[in-house]
Amino acid sequence: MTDHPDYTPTEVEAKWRARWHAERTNEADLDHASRPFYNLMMFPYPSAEGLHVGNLFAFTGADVFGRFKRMQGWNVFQPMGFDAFGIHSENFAMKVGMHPAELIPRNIANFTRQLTSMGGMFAWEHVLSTTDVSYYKWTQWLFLQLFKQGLAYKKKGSVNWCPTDKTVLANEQVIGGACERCGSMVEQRVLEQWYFRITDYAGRLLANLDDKSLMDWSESTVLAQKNWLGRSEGATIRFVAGKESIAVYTTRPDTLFGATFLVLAPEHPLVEQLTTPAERAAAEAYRAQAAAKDLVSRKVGEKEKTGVALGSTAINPATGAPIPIWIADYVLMEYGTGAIMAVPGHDERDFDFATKYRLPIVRVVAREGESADTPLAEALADVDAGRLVNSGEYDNLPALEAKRAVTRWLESSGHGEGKVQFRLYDWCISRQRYWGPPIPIIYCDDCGAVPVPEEQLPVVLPQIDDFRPDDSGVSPLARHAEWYFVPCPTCGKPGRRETDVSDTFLDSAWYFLRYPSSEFTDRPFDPARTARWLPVTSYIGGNEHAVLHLLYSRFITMVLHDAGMLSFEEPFRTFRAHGLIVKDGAKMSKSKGNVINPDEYISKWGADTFRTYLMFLGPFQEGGDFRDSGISGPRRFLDKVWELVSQATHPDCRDAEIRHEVLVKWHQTKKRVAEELELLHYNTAIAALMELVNALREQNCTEPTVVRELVQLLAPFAPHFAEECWERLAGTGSIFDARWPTWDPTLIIESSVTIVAQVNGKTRGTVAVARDADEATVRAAVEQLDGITRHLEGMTVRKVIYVPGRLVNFVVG
RNA sequence: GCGAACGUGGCGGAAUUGGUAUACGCGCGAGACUUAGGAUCUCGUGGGGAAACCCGUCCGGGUUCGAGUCCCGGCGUUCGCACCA
Repeated sequence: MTDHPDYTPTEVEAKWRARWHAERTNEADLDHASRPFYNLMMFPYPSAEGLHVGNLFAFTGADVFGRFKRMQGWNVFQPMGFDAFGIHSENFAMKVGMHPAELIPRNIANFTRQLTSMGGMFAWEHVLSTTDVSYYKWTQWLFLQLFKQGLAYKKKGSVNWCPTDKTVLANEQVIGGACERCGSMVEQRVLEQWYFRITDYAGRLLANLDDKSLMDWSESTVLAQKNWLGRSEGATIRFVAGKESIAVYTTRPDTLFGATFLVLAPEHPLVEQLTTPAERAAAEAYRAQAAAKDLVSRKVGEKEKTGVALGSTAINPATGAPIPIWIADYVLMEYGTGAIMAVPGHDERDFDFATKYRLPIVRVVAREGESADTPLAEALADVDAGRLVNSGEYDNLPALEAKRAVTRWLESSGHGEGKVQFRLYDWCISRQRYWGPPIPIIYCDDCGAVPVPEEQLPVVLPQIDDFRPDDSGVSPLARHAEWYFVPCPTCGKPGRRETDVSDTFLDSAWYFLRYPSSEFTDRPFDPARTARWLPVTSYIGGNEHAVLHLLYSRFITMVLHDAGMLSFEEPFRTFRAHGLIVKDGAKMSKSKGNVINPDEYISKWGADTFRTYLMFLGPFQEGGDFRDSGISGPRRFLDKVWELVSQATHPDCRDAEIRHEVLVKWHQTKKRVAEELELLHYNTAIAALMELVNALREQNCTEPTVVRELVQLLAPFAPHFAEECWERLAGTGSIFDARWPTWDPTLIIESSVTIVAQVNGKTRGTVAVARDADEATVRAAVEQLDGITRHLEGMTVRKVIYVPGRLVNFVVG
């Protein structure tokens, strides 16, 4: 670290943090702002480890943007909060033998300290935690709104169950079929769970993604959402099997003539009726085996397919032929109808299955040069591949056309109909856990599932010392008799509370609505506040939430819009995904021991240096590589600026005239930094500032006007530092209330330009000419160059390419 | 397997519409000031060559006066999704 500039970050940063707090610099006037700008970043889960660099990188990037927008004259509202419910907290609490209700406030206090020390422009008076009763009361209210609209319903669903820990596991906690914590094999359990009908909104959720007037999002995020929604077009086809009718969904109705067997998911409701007595035992055994598998390995494609025949047959409506019915766990109950028509000739999975169990494989599509009889060595699955064969009247039609033709026939003959299918499934919000908002439902023997009346909210999560889940599969809340047994709100007879809590994703699906209205206790979000501040102007966050969090937030917003409570249906006007930080080329992880503790860096280098380094180490939207050795660069840079500021406050600092080169660089930098900040190109914005500083030092320029504006451009990155410099340079008020410097477009143009001289495209020299020199002048200057004359000697110039202001290229032969 | 992004010095990374490749920073080398320096300042820093020049943006082709950038074919890395019919 440097000795001679007396810049001591600790003092400067403490001073300005105190000043901001005292003068309420970071608060926005939520009721009167004329140019509201809602700058949102993804609120963190307050872990016991504290903020990691990844958080800090993301928050700094978003903070830089918010500060920049404020300096441009926007009224920026930049809130922060904590996503503190969930399995993660609960597991950690169990591990350290504490109660989450005790642990979380500690963690939040630590996070708050860290977020303050990084110098974020947070509107702390609107801080929220999803675990506060004043917050989750409204999460429960939200559930009731969905319930009222018929968008919340109960059905049986499978969960991963660890028999040792006696708890439900998320899919990510199951590693290779075993519990990530104790290693015992995970089982599947079927429980009644609450679901939200997000699938009703699939079409809108998809369509809006392409509507630029509603949402301007990172391309990668839009794509991830589209893939998740997974729209496909095909047909539902009904196969008759004795008294039963089996519906299947297919994207390839054109291959109907090639359907040589049907496959149902093992848990399909018709399995029982379709099993012949001879096959009963085998079918039962197979179902039991499939049911015992954990959800993860059931779904992760195992190469070897298995299944059993049920003994009965169905009629292929196109050929009239009877085809056997099988069950196999490669068919999933959750997708489509839970049953497929198997076309082994044109589907890879069906091909594998048919090969293994010696089922007939029929070719119904032929490519150029193939005939109806050409044997298939593998499935030919490409729709665009060719024309139909072995398909009666559809022979010779291109497959794509046949798809429409067969669908029309299905509809006219009553065997099926065209169908748009989404991959998206309904959102299961039940968690058989303790640490979450209780789902506000009361069960009554007479009235069924009764919603808790809104005026009785909140359903407070009771303090239970032993919050560990037990073997019963019901939440520990059921053991708290006083809480559990309540009268039915409808009839008054004894009832029981729902003991599941809701998914953490529900907490975070509406937090952005709460922030501006966080002080209202009688409403989740105030209409006037909401009208002024929403939808969110800018949202910056990680792509790990590209799908679930962002999709759920959009869904909830749409539901509230449809209920007439919000005027908009898309919550985030712009969304930008930031990149990931790695350390010395490798992902950071506890096991590798390369996790960075930001506190150490902040106390050693100062928050401003650390922020500047984080923003400089790579493109914000791509992330970058954290290296200890790199931090000294930004620190030296701040020291140099500090020195310039010291010089610019001396009585004789004024330059009689600012040199032209400096003038141009100065105005170019103002323009460039503003443009780069707008695009979140922070690393290049900082590089531009470094260039300006280098130029000022080379030219011995200490002109206060220039230095003051330099400090302004730097302010979003190094806020405490900039405030201090601003004060020393006699700026009034906070630097963040001073307007962003403007540039003079006539001054960003240099008076002379460098022309590249080429022969056959190879650079042979350069020459500086006046910017407005005409072609003849430029050519004459270029022809004087040694490198050019040497290469033109004895050659015939066939052509001269002249690009004004750039180059002259002689094409010779 | 499918989808997407990317591949540039010793390292992190820059390069408007195709127009001086390597900005900015780290590191490294030499020098200055110093009792000292892991501080600071100055100069240098892609490879080869005395020079003229030649070679250089993962590899191989192509388009063009000119390609890091565009097209085709490989190889590699990373990130999503993953038996979705």
